[in-house]
Amino acid sequence: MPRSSNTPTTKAASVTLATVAQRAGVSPQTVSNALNSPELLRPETLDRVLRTIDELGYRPHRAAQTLRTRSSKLIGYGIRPTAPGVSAPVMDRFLHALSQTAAEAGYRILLFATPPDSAGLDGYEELLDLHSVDGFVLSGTERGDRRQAWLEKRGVPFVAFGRMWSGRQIGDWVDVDGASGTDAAVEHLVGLGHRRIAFLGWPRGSGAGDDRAEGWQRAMQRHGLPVRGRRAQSVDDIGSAQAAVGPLLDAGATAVVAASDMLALGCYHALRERRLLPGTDVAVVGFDDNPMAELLSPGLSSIAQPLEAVGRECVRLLLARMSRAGAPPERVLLEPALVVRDSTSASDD
Amino acid sequence: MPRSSNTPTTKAASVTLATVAQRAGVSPQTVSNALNSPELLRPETLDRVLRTIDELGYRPHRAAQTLRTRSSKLIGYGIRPTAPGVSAPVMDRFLHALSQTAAEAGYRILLFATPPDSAGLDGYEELLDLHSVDGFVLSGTERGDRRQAWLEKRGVPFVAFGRMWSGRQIGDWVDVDGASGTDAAVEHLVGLGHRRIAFLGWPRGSGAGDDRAEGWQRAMQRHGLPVRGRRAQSVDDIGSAQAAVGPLLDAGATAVVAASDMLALGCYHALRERRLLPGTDVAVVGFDDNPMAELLSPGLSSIAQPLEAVGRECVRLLLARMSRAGAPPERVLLEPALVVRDSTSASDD
DNA sequence: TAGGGTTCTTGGAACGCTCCAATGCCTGAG
DNA sequence: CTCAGGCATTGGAGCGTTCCAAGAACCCTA
Repeated sequence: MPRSSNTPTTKAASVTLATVAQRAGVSPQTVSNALNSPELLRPETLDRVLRTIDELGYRPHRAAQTLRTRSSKLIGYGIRPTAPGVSAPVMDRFLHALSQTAAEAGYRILLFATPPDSAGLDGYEELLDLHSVDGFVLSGTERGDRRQAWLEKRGVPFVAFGRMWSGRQIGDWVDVDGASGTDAAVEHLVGLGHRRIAFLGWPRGSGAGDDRAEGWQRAMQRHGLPVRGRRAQSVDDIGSAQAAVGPLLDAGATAVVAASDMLALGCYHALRERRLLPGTDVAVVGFDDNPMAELLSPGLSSIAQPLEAVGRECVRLLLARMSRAGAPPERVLLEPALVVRDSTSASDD
Repeated sequence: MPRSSNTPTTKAASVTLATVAQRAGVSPQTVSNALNSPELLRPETLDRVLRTIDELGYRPHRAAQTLRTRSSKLIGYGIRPTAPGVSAPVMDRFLHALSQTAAEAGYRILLFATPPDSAGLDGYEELLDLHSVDGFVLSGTERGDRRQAWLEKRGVPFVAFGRMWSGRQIGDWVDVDGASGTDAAVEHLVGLGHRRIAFLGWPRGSGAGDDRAEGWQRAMQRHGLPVRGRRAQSVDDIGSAQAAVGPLLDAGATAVVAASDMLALGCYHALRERRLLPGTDVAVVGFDDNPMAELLSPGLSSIAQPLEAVGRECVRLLLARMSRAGAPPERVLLEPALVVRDSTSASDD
């Protein structure tokens, strides 16, 4: 008994191309064409086939398509074990944007966990020839990261979230302009009347960290402000940060730009230790706009990364790369945005 | 020219079952058996085949397997748009555990974004017959969630992170015993000498919230402590929490158990407003152990959910469900752990 | 040595789709 | 009226795997 039409119901057992073809009175190939190359069909036929597809609730079987076309419409994304303290919420927003944008283009994100101890490339290889993923999105790129070279050698499309900080530039990437963020922070502080603006960064050698330091430095120099003696460094840990920022405060800094919210929080603690109030006595700016930033008191001004945009751009570049393989690499640098809160109120410098 | 053996090199173009079979001098079917039903082969043959597989670096093609077996070894996981402020880091740790455990069993996680506005079921349906996912992991379950019933009706294996708070219990789930957590918090506070212990919860009606309230209440009653006038409620927002907890503090509470870290933070603010110190003057306990908890000063005692364990259990239950379809549902309730920090130091009640 | 039961191995088909080449149909020119 | 030529559609094969049933080799017993 034919199912009642016009209801794109759940398919009973399995509606295949052949089912549709039979019902529409055409050959299976024609149904395939209706979906993949509609311009080949006479409008009349096309319409009839599409209507039948709709009636039967037909959906092409991805595994069969993959087997035939050698393309899975899957994008691999390796999640690394969360380094505690590092921006976990970051990944969440990013992943969502990634997944959503990919879905709009008919792609899905296939997750794979990089075991904590592995060199990391096995996982990629496995995903590649097991699941025939069409490409990868990399994140958490580091200095001396071997993944880009490895993927390029194999001719696998990929996009990295995070530029390459050393060596030859390989492949497409999307990144956030950290220097521009800290530059804007200095600009903001100068506008509030600050002149003795310190920078609390990570130890030199981390790409992102040096980038953020550079933005502070150039903005300072642009305003003719001295940078000597106004800079300290600490690992991304609250205790160390608290200790490291001390000398800067004691040397009379009225504002601190930090390379991360964690470091900024170290400043808060160092200030409390000295019976000073963040925002009132000394301005503080963080980086990453961790959700906690707005919960602190006073709320921490911070530089927010446009994670949704990064996710979208990653997918866009990846799709572009997949469609025209040999094209010159494309690189996108996105602007972060300074979110002003109470930790940078008017200066009483 | 035969490739140099004993090096599980990357496969040249595509090594298939047939390649291996020819090289090992057996039929394709025998190679398949070597992998799927090794007990059928004579040890000698098995060994030879396996060695050949190794030499050639052969990997079965998942799409072909999926097409034939109708099982993709894929587990679907729908990520919802992150409600800001809500436990984003939660998802990160959970996802990682999920992905890792699944990988160990030869499964992978296929992400799909639930568009913010959708009813939510289309995505599941699509994943189901497009990618032939073998099952789903649900999270962010809500009162009146229709997903469980929908999936069960279709006979699709699934596991939910979060029990069903209303209606008929459907399917397997893994959840964290919130009541046990708040109970333990009260126990801890009583041990420190507190007697006037208040509870700051969410508005009634949310399953998890009521559960957490109940743990506080039963522990109070067990110790013969009054609960009347010691309870307030607020939406999960820092300002509202601050306002809501005021009367409790003014009524002389010496400790507050909050249903979330956000609410606990509201307490911090309310205390500062009254020139009281959290931890010293009034003890505060949060829930979820958000990374920010240990960054606050004083560090916020909080109840940590065992997210890694939840992830592992979800996979375990799902695999079990897939293997023996009709079995009675299995439900796992995991114990959270109270993490003690400076916000609950010795009482000076 | 023949028979019967194991144990191991094989050939053929099928999963649902898309590629390729070839067919039928129609129109317009010779 | 016939035939070239373009367009719409079709048939057949094959992607790599596993299922099914049947075949070959083997060992033991009569």
